[in-house]
Amino acid sequence: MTSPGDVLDLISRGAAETRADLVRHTGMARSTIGQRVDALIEYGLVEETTPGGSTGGRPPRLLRLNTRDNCVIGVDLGATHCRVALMDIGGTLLATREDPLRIDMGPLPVLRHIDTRMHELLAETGRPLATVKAIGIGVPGPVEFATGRPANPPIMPGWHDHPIPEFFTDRYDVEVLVDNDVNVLALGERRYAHPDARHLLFVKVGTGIGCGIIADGRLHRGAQGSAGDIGHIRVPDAGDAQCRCGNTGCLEAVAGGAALAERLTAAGIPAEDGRAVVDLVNQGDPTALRMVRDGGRLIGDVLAGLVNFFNPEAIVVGGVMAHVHEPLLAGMREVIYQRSLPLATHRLTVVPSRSGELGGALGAGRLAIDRVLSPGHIDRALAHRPGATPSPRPPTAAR
Amino acid sequence: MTSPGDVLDLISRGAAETRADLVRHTGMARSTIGQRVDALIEYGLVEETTPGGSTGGRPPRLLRLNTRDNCVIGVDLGATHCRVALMDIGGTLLATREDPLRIDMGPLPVLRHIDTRMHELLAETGRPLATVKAIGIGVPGPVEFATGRPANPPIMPGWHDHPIPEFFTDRYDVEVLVDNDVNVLALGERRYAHPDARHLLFVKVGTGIGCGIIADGRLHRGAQGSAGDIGHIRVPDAGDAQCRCGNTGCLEAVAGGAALAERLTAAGIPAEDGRAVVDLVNQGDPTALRMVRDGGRLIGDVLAGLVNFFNPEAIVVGGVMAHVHEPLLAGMREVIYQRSLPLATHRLTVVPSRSGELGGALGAGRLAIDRVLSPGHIDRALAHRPGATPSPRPPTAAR
DNA sequence: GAACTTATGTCGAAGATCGACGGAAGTAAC
DNA sequence: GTTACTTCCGTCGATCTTCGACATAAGTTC
Repeated sequence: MTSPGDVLDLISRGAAETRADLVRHTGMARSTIGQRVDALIEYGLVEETTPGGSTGGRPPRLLRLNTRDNCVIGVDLGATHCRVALMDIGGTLLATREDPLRIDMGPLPVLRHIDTRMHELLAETGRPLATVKAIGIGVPGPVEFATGRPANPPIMPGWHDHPIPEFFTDRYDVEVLVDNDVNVLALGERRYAHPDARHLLFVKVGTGIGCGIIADGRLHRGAQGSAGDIGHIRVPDAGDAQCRCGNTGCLEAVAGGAALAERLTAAGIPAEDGRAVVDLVNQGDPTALRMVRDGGRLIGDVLAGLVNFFNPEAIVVGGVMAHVHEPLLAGMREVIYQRSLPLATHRLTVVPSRSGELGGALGAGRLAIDRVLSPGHIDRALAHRPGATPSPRPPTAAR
Repeated sequence: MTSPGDVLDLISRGAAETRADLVRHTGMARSTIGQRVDALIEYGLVEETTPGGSTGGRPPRLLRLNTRDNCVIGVDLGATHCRVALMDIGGTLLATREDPLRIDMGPLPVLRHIDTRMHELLAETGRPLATVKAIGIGVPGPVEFATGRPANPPIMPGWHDHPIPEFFTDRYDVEVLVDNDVNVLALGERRYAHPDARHLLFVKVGTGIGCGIIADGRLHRGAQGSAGDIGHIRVPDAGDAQCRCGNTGCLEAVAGGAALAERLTAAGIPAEDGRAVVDLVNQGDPTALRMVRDGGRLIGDVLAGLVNFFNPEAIVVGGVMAHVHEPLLAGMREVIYQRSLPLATHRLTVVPSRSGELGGALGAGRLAIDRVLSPGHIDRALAHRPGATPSPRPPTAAR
């Protein structure tokens, strides 16, 4: 009923620190728990620390994830930057490095860059390569998650159908997970800031606008993996603004960072991109401020509909434009709470992302950690480990 | 690794008809499969039929669900009608009955009516009461699914927080599941018409407009159980039509059956409600036809956004207005395929519901069947059945 | 330091699962 | 019609898993 993986899950979530805790949570026999814990320790994912404080009896032997011998790499690939983070499987950031890097150089130079950085970070922190159990990568475009291949990504020329995982699995004994950057952000935000949220939307407002969807605690990728593409939803008050997608009135065309910069420039205040708009707001420019707030209202209009449809308990806003989250979220909240149904907004929270610049890399690392710690993964690893069942069936094979 | 419930699942889905099939599908030992099947037969959910045709060797003993001794009740409650259906656990409709019934009479008269009809249907088909294993009920309002209590339903006065399941569980040994009518329709449609669809939207266009969401094969109910309420999403071209919810520009206020009837009446063609509009279209009235098509476009506008967001593989349209699905779906498709992203519409199908008038009751019955056949349910039932573990622990209890 | 509390390891018994064996029940060929 | 072959299924002992009871460890409280 309860597998070794579930035991690990309780330990990793901090729900159980001792064998006795595990017994209480799982209802399994002490002996069974002891055996499972031994297996996990032998396998190297769990370790014992110093005895804990007594509560009137023998002090328990505290258990925790073996963060010394198990780490992951999280990679955040953007159009023009690459951040690589080394994390242990407890989710602690050990070292990170960001470089400008044009993703349109194509797969091989970019992947080699990641490989180099990974080795540097390992060397810095004195961790052997073999401690890297998985690599998570967030990319700015649609990906077929199961195979880790980008699917006609508009801003990643040369990457279509490139088998990203193979680059690493051919060289090292690791698992590699590739996903859309917004999905990765949603995953990270949920883990680090909203661990109890079962239904969450992560809205990234950068040059474009995208959305990561967590439904019932798991990422919703949709039938073709294109779910969350809210940037091209038509907005009621958008007028006929032309969008790069060919349609008019898209959310992205009126409320994305690039659109705001254009409009600001047209209004006589030169702004190159979303970041420039952010800077202007921070400098107190009233026109930029109003524009960001209006953009928030437009995004809020779309989100109000999605709140009715999806009924999330939290909306988290990230991306470059969230650096000025006061006006942005004010505009969004204003429309959402007015337009959505009371039942749906009753316990809804609309908050800025807490993960900052590191969000993408941390989320990608979390994707990798989740894989390493997933019950199914552990059960398989433990079942196939040498010595488990010393192959008592040569007779079958012989005949 | 594979539980008795999984064995039942394979049988109920038609994926395995013989013990040998089960061995091939599960990879388990013949002896284990035999033991599990015996347990399921003894428990009464599975039975053996006549030997099947030989394929060159001993003919297999065919297995199937024991539909004779296991049935469920599906109930479709509307504002002014009540349909009760008796189905076996294979999903076959055995008998059904519809009556006009005002749901605003309050819980007790309505539930007593259902109880009476249930007994009549059982008598008609000669099935004992004890063969009813579960009851599924779809109601026209929001429900807290876990407890089966309506949550401030607007058109069900007196039902708020009423514990519907208790009415039946106090009298009989059954499980009772209560859900929103649109959710129930979505569930039924998926099972009967789109068994392979993992992500599906069921759009009900009646007096109002609602949507049942199937995400990754399971119903998405959202944080407060209000997911799918798309009737009050703002539509770009809706103008300032006043909606009963207090806002303006809601989809329901411009494209629902009631709204179409009003507008048709205002145009000089009297129509009392959505059904009257349908009748007019069927009589060839060009104004009504145009209005339905325009309504389809408006709904399509909202759905185009949801397709981008959710990326379903199928949209199924039901409800009264779907009786004239040619113009309705034409309008919807026109906008969806124009506005949504190519990747998301590539394999998207937009089709009318196939379940007709019986859809609600069949879906509610399916909800009940799914519970009866759910792996977890079976595993528990088999573990607790008398004789499984003949209580080998009097010593513990004695001390 | 005796009594009590809490935590953990050990061990035999019961249960679950497996592979091997053999019998059952057809078809195909002579 | 009898022999060979194929497929299906039940039985049985061996093995692995899980459990509960017992024993032990290591603290606190008085």
